Amino acid sequence: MSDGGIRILIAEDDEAIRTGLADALSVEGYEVVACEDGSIAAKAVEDDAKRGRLPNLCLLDVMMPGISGFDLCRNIRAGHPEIAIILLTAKGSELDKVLGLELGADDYVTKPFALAELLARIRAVLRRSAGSAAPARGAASAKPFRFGAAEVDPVRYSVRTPSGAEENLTPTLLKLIEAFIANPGVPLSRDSLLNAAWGSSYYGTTRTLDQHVAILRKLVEKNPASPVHLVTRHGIGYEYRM
Amino acid sequence: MSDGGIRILIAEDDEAIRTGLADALSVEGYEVVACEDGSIAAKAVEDDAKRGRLPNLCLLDVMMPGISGFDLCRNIRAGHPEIAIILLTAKGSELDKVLGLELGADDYVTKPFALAELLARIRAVLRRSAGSAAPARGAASAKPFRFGAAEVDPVRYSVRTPSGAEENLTPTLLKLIEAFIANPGVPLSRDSLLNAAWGSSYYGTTRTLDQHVAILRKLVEKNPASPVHLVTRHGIGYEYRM
DNA sequence: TGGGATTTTACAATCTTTTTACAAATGGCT
DNA sequence: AGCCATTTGTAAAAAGATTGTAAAATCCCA
Repeated sequence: MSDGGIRILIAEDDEAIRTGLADALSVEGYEVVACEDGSIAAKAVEDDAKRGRLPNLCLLDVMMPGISGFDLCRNIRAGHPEIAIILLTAKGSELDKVLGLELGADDYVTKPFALAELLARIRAVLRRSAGSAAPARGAASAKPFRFGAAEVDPVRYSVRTPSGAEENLTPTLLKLIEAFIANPGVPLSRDSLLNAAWGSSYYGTTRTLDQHVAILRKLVEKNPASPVHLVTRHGIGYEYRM
Repeated sequence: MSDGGIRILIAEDDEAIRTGLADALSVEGYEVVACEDGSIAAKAVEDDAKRGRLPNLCLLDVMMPGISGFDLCRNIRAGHPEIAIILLTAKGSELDKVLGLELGADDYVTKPFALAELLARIRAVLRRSAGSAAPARGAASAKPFRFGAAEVDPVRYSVRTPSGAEENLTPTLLKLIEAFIANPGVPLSRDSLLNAAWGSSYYGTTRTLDQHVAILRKLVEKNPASPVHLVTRHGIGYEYRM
């Protein structure tokens, strides 16, 4: 289960380039893991895998002492085909290999590169997984479901309220709904709800959640003033009851 | 069709690319025939024809000594219209020719390309040609259709606006319209709209899309300032409503 | 080189999310 | 029961992020 953020792993032995990239990508809002050689990167990927927080994309320098970017690319592809890969390569024979062998990298950039170009390619590679003209919310199987006294359509980001009105859902509200629907009949702590809907690196206050629950109640309760489905468990958290 | 397997013919003179492609496609489970120039490829197709095992799809490099991919494409289309064709081309004038001439290729990919993208396009092309014998070619649904408060004529690349004026559509706008019309009532993410209208290897920013939506609104909304048909879903994307 | 199409830029406008502030409710305690 | 500290409800303000769009810059073909 990933956070909201996009995670990028860098494997690059040249420190100047590595830290430069890391800084630039952080500024762009990506979560960055920078590794100074291939084996460290390989290890980082495996560690991340165990914690279920795989990088979304890896930037691999082709020329590195020890495990090369080529090998790393193959390894990562073999074990985690869902991770996107961009190779950083010098012009010349190195580039030929990239083009010829096509190791399964999604793209490559030849050094020296302009930062703007790399950023553009990163965006493009990350975008490809979105598929063409598919609903914003993947999973065509995401069928509408009942939530409290309302009907939620996750593909359309909409809810039919008990009064029959059709209202739009914001992304945050939908995530919150999904957190509740996954655990009916169980009181959920504010922390775990924040974690589920906002991600583990959320630093806001807990009142944010209360506010959103209030909004949700207005949408899915017949009588929001005395909630039946989104119940307060004083001192514990909130509980969803079908 | 023939056996169970899908048969792909490659015509590409660069050995590195040819064998790389052949390997990659084999791994994907396709049956591959790799040819190093146009005349060998032409011969291979004819031999296959005699044995009743035509390729389902041909990947043709445009720049080849001897018979070019252009000629090959025309020949194959003439003799075996059921074979799908994807052209491999460099950017620039080569690409212009592909777009301009009525070669009848099902798709094209500009070199250098990412393997992932080519595979995606292969799947898409095969899906289309397998789907129905209906000619999914160029002018698929050539009939004018209603879009928002306007009437779009895809053949003439024109739109009759709500005010009754006849305006020209650019290719980009038309593709965007088609992406919307395929998913009414569902919010589409900026990413998937970019993929649909600009292609998956587009490196521009997402604001380009916003700009085009604004242009579209001026064409198809009665009151572009408060759109009814091309609706913004804040934080999600855009949604087309009939 | 000219003219349209496309893309980027920059700033304003809009919408969502978060925080704040205070009222109300709860539950432990005597 | 009554008191009090704590927790929760919620309107409204503030902060933050996203989107609208005109205008400038760039691209691209004829």
